[in-house]
Amino acid sequence: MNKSKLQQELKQNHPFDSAATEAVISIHRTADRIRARLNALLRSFQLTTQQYNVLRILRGAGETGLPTLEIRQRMIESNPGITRLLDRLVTKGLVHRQRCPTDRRQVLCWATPEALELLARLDQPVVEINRQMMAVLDEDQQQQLIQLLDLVRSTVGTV
Amino acid sequence: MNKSKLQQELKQNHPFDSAATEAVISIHRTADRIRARLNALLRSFQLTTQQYNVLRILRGAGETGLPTLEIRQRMIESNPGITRLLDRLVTKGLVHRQRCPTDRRQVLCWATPEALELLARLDQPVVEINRQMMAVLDEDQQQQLIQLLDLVRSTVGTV
DNA sequence: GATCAATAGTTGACTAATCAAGTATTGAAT
DNA sequence: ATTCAATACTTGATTAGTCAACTATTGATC
Repeated sequence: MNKSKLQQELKQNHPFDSAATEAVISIHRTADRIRARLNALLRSFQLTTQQYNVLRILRGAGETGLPTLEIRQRMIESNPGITRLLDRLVTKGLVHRQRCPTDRRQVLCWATPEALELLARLDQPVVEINRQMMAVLDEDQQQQLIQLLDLVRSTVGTV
Repeated sequence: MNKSKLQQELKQNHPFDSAATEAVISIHRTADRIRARLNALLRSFQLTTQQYNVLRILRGAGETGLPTLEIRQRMIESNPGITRLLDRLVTKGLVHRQRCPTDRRQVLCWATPEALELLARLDQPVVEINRQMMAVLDEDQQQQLIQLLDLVRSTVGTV
């Protein structure tokens, strides 16, 4: 009886009940390993993956800035604690906040020049890590993976 | 210019620098959505995904139990706070702990009968959720996804 | 049998995430 | 003009995660 690779990794003796379950666990496990790798890099810059994600979103938004909850929506991983995450980035001098003049409910956020500098130093290493981690897959396989995951996400929300 | 689905989800205006980067972000985003779905179910049982994962591992280990750090190794997502995670499960009456008689450094852990009952009630719903979330993919595509992720994990550790 | 590195886990201090309940502002409908 | 629901956060209380330093035990070497 051949054990799947994932089964071996988790030292499980029972096979998965279905390919669906194995796929789900596989996605989690892979995401965790990838996150750990990025974390190792960001750690030397005193950033968490969430903080890094926010800064990249703000860089993308440019001069106009973004309201708090819009940032939350654009984040890769959902984050109910966005206000305090931004608090910490403000404390670090990486984010600037100001109440929106036209809609005073909103608080607009921008990446500071310091943040942009930090991001610039991270760009190449991050691209390189991603490239290395995906280097086992050829271009076709990478596209396949992206498409399969697109499909999965298209239904998860509706289930 | 066609934006990728992921780009649309994240409301990004710039294309990804490479398929590798899109694949990496895609994995994170998908894992997050799937975790949210499982969370919604576990929440009504007052369990976190990590706690649920530990209980399943202990159920799999059966009568012989498992030492603390062995549990950590088998977890889907790495967890440095395993001791306190177990503390909470002990408080809830779901885990029983005892120092190992043959190697007094180790602490063996077991799922309690209450935990086994709880897990039994969760089995069907969890299988069903996984099935539903992966139902957009046919059996071949599910196997493809599993294999692609296997490949990715096989290198991530070595990068 | 004494020393010493390795293993297994715990603890303390700190940071971060979660949830529910709250405030301020806006826009729409009387 | 006034009420009322909706939006956009913010706050407090609680729980969980992280990191480094520590204790206890074991196994190996001299």
